[in-house]
This record gives sequence, structure tokens and C-alpha cells, in this order.
Amino acid sequence: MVDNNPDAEGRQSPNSSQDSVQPQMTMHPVTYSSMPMHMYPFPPGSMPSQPARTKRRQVKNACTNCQKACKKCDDARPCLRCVKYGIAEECIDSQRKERQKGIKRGPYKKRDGKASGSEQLDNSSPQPGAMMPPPVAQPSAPSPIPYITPYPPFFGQYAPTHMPKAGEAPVYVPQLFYAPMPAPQPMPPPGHVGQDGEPAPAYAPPSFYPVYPAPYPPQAYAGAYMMHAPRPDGAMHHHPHHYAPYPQMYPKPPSRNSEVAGQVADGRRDPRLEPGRVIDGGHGHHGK
DNA sequence: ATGGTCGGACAGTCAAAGGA
DNA sequence: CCTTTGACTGTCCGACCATC
Repeated sequence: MVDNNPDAEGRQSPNSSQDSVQPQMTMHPVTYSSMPMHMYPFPPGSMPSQPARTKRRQVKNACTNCQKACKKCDDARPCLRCVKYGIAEECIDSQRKERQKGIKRGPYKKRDGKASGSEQLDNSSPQPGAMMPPPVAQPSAPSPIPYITPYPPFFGQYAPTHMPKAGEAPVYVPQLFYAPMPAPQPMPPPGHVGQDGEPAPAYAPPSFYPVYPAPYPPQAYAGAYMMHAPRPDGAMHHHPHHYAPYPQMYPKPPSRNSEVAGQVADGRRDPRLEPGRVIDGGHGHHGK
């Protein structure tokens, strides 16, 4: 809530104001997979003189792998991290546990005549809990990336992946299809950075995997690397929204199995992230 | 160099409480 | 019914360590 904790993000940048750093980090295209949270209205290199304070943004639901590793995830499935580590097939939403009800709330403070709470930046934001589609990229806001999703960024573009029970919202999961590799890309665009603002991975830049959502006919990519990440247990997705998958291109994962794309599905497993080890094994902290 | 582990700060959610 | 509040829960930063 408090957005003015000087220590909140100062950790990340000892000297300069983190505001001048954070936006750049979050400029990474991957962040646009969760657009409203990561959208910055300023093209790279033209940050406002008085940078708006940025908060750390979180995805609504990290995948199980990122969750276990306590690493940054994104809204797309597979997420960048899983793709990078070659475990895209295991990139599934974690399940949030149900919130307890009936817990007693303490006595509330009287407010002193000021509109509290909403430190405005998102004064247009609806009531919390209101299920609203995320704002589509504003036409006036210059997109820092050349990609413009041809799809409405919300439900309807995907068929429900499981039939909802009464009173349950249908679940839409983007069907991702990795297209065969197109013409080699010469180099990553200038300013291309890796996850978390790190420099782009050192491995060969030409290998990119464009990702297309379901509406692209699968047969058009027959034999292509294809991914789909359904919940194995059929449990309810908590994702209130799914944006168009990565607008950016994925660098090919470092060759744990440097085969052609079509075989990646078999070779992407990282033994260090075996479910038996990752799932449940990890952490223990949070004990929540 | 790269990835895993983990403590803990932070962010977001949402239901109870209070007010109009 | 709407708004406010704050407990609750998940995310992930960043330091450290292990492995290749």
C-alpha cells in the first residue's frame, strides 16, 4: 500500500534514485505480457525528468517453477524463465489457496477528511475485486515495442479449456504455438535486455521463437514446436486475464539440447528442475 | 558463469466493518 | 450499496552458495 517507503526499492539501487533505474528494467518486452502492470508511457530513452515512482510489479499468478524458485515470472505460459530453462512444458500456473473467511477485522480508524488509500496513478482503477478486463494499450500511449496485438487482450480469444461448473467462471488459456524459425534475426534490437533488465543472454541471437496464440491455425505450423500448458489437475485457474502471449521473441534456450525446435519438447527438461525436486522440495520458508 | 536456495520486503486481494 | 481498512497470501529481490 504504502508507496512511499524510501527503503522499499532503494535496495536495488544504492545511489541513484531507483526510479531512474526501475523503468528501464521493466522496459524489457517481457513485461508487456502483463501489460497494465508494466506499461510505461515513455519510449526508451525519453524518461520524464520527474520520473513517476514505480513500484515493483507482480504477476497475478506465478508458474509453479518460478514460484518454487522465488523468481520473477510473467503472465504468459510458458513464462520466459521456463522457456529459458527449457522447462516450458512444466510451466503451469500455481494454485492459490482459498482465502479464509470470517476472520475478525480490527476496529477501523477514522479517516480525517482525506481521500486515503488511493495514491493515484491508477485513479481509474476499479474497485478491487471488480473483474474488469485489463486496459488495452492506449492509442495515445506510444508503445515502446513495435508489436501490436491483433487480439482483444481478454477472454474470448480462447476457447474455455475446461467447462465451468455452475457459478464458476470459464477458464481461458492461451494456446501457444511456437512457429518454426523464420529468417535469422541479425541481432537483438538495441537496448535489448534480458530478464530483470540483465544484459541479454550471450547465446546466439539469431535463434528466436515467435510465439503465436491459438487463433493461428495449428496446422499452419504442422510439425512445429508447439506448446500448450493446461492444468493437469483441471483445477481452476485463477488468472483473471490472459494477455496475448509474448509479443517479443524468445531467444533459444541455451543448448541443453541444441536440437531443432521441433524436438525441444523432449530435450528441454532440466534435471535440476525435476518436479520431484522442485515441487514441494524447495523452500519450506513462507510456510504459509 | 549459471542456477538454486532462502529470508524477508513488498504488492495485491478481498471480506469485514463502517458510512451514506 | 459503496467505501474503507487491514489481515492475509503470493511474488520476487537480492544475497549467498553450489555446481558446471
